[in-house]
Amino acid sequence: MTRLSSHQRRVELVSAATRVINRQGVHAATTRAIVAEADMPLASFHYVFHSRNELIRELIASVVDRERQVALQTVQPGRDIRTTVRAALQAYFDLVAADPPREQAMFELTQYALRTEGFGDLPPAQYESYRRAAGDLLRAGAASAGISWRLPVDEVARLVVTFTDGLTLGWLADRDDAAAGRIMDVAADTLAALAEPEAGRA
Amino acid sequence: MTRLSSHQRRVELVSAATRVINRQGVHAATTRAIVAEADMPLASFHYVFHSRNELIRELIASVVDRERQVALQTVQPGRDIRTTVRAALQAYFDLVAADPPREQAMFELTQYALRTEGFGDLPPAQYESYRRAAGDLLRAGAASAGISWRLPVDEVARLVVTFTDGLTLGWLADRDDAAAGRIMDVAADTLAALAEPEAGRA
DNA sequence: GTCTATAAGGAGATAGAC
DNA sequence: GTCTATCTCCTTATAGAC
Repeated sequence: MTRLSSHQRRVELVSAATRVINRQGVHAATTRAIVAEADMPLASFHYVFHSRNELIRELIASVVDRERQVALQTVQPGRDIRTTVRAALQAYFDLVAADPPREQAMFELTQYALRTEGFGDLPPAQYESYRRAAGDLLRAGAASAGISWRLPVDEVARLVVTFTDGLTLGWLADRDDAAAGRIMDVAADTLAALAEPEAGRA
Repeated sequence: MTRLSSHQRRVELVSAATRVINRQGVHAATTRAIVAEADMPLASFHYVFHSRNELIRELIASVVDRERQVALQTVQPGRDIRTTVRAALQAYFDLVAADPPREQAMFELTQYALRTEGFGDLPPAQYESYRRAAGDLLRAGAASAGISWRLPVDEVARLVVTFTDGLTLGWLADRDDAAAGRIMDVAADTLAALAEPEAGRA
């Protein structure tokens, strides 16, 4: 590796670590595995990161950001809210099914943070970020379907994340696509029942 | 340690490992930490277990069994189904809140199994067990409230597990009791909406 | 700035004395 | 049957040559 800026090395190591974690889990992401993935000597790691945990911390932030961006464009305009919600859930689920270890890694990172001294601020931020993404979708869906939510959007967003988390965990455990579909049906019904025709309160 | 049967040693080691995992997580349950907790010499471990993973495998089975038994007696007879369901969810939640690391460990064990060669059979069995416990509660609740479920009980049970998993993960991340309560309210409404007054199909 | 070589410690597993 | 002592490997982190 010739002449990379410190910042660029950090980015590449985080990216390499993310690939390792997605494939093999958090515990497999040793400094050695990370530098091998990045094709760097081991010492480069500690040249730009103070410790392994410093990288993991940066990684969680970057990965959560990407997770939010991914959850975009699933709202198709002009349909009724039940159909819109069901389609968005399916779009999310398809992402999970396309790369199950990656989604599992998101859970592992949360739990790693919960167990790690000094990482206590990360899980709340991670879930706040998920809810924000869900909230954006709910607002877009409401606008496109011409409804408003009978509960505060933040509260509906929390319900969405509850559904998707439970759905994902259950599916990761047994890979039952049909059962996941039925859960999404009920989830869509439940969420649609929280909508009302026009303007009530946003 | 003087004169314990092989079987008894296995039981004690599994029990010690469970305590370590509940307190500090799966990755902290090294053979050394486990034998220290059990107050045994290290060699005793490999005398009764072929490997660390053999113990973890036995541990997951035993822990899931206990989780099912714990979920009992939360059904109070004679109330309407919405109240019954809400109370059962609260009882579950209170267990989680009473010992958060223990509940986190259940997720960690699932994910450890998902990442471990030869452990692929455990997560489906674990979730099947959860659904069976939920199904038992749903049947008892239906009988006591004089309703029947409009969907197959197995399907409603999967929905319950989806709710409790999502609820638990979200709460572990941000410890927001009030928000968890609101999720349980919606979950109870959703489940109650799946009930019908008398005999339809069980 | 970069990397080789190594320190220092923790892991699972086992040999062999009692 | 039980346990001390040890083997071998892998970990994070660093010292110091280039």
